[in-house]
Amino acid sequence: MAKYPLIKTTLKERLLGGHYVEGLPLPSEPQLAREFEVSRMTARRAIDELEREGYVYRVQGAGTFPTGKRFRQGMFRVRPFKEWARHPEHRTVVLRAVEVAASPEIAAVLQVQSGDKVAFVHRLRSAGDEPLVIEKRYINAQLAPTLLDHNLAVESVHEVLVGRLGLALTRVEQTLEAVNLRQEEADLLRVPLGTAAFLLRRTTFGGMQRISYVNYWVRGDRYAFQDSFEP
Amino acid sequence: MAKYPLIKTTLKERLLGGHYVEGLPLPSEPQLAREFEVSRMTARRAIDELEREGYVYRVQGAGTFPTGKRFRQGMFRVRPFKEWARHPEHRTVVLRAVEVAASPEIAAVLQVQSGDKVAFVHRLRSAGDEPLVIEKRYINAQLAPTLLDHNLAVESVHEVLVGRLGLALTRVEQTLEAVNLRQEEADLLRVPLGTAAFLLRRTTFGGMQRISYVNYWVRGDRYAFQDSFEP
DNA sequence: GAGTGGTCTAGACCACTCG
DNA sequence: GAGTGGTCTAGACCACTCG
Repeated sequence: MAKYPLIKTTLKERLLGGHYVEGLPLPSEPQLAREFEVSRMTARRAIDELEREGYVYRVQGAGTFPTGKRFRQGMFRVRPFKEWARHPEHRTVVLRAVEVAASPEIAAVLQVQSGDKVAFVHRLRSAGDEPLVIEKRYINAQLAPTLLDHNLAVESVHEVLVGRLGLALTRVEQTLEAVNLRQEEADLLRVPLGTAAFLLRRTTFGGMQRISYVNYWVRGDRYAFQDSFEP
Repeated sequence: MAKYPLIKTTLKERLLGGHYVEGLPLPSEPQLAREFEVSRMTARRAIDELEREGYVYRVQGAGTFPTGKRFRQGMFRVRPFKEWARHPEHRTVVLRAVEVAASPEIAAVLQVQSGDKVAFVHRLRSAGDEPLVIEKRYINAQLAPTLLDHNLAVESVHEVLVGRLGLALTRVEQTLEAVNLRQEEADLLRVPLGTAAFLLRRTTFGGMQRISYVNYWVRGDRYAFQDSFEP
């Protein structure tokens, strides 16, 4: 078992618990190395990840500081598509739902062997006559062997995984990008080639296992994410 | 001058130039270390960043592989601009900072009278030589009369409003859109017309008063918003 | 079994911050 | 000048892949 994840978890707990004061530095890297009885490089590795996740920032010569709360966590809550599906005017069309062999990229994301069975679901969501969202999803088939027996035009994948297959989803990681639509996506969404869209990539975890990886292309001209918070 | 950025740049050029074949591994870490005459840890550091930026993925025991184009992504984290400003490679250029009369649209957003004085700040943020973010900000000049006396290439507007002018910021409302850049913005960011970008619109409140309204255009090819949560 | 990436050590020198 | 983070070295052992 590696040492740096424990250091990272411990520091994260302290940061979230307010053990470190905003504006004041954390213990220095040599101090943390001594406390956790590791080399400085190993302590640094843990801090590297905390910095990348936005919990701390570093200033050479000055120290490592807690990041202000308002910026710490996801700025944008994305609404679950479960709500989407309930709206009477919203429709989902399943373009494809098959088992495929994992490409090396998908294997890396889901942490399975290249060539392992993966369930692939390709769907298009519309409001009224207007197509709005393309979904391409890959699910570890070993963890969800009967997923494709369900009617995915009506049921949400999340509902099937949790409600029917009894999987526990423990964590979600996602990134949001702004991209120009390529021909294939533009055609499906019936907009011009190159139209700006959101690309939301989401990985869903069950414990240490990666259950599902999904890409959503969301029309930029029809969708905006809203947020409000107290600083 | 550090060594790993050169290794990273060189490998990135090779990857984008197609020197490495999809499906086949790159040279191993010890090989790359020998080629660049560095230790293995330094070669790893360069590869770490390429992996994080989505150019390669690694499989323990097998090797490091070029990522298929579909999954390549720019992974710049969004940071508070205070931290941004402290980074030695990050620069802010003030393109314009003047008092103007509020247009009807700005007057509506800030809830002042059309024609009232509004401070307008137009800035460009860059990392190294690369322009990344355009900012156009409007501040209620009655609430922040001396804002423009400060050096806004160095100080953050937030710091001036709160730290110098003693304003209390009580709420933030924001929306995030995906847009195609128009000529003016594309020129500033040095990308082609129509490139996809995030448009972040933010209104900052002090009690019932609206203090500041800002639009950020953020290059979609270099930025991603990250989030992780427990469902 | 040879080779690969994953982790870790115990040092070292540097640029930078801060009182 | 003391302390900090940034970078780098030359090793080491491990788990894993693959022919």
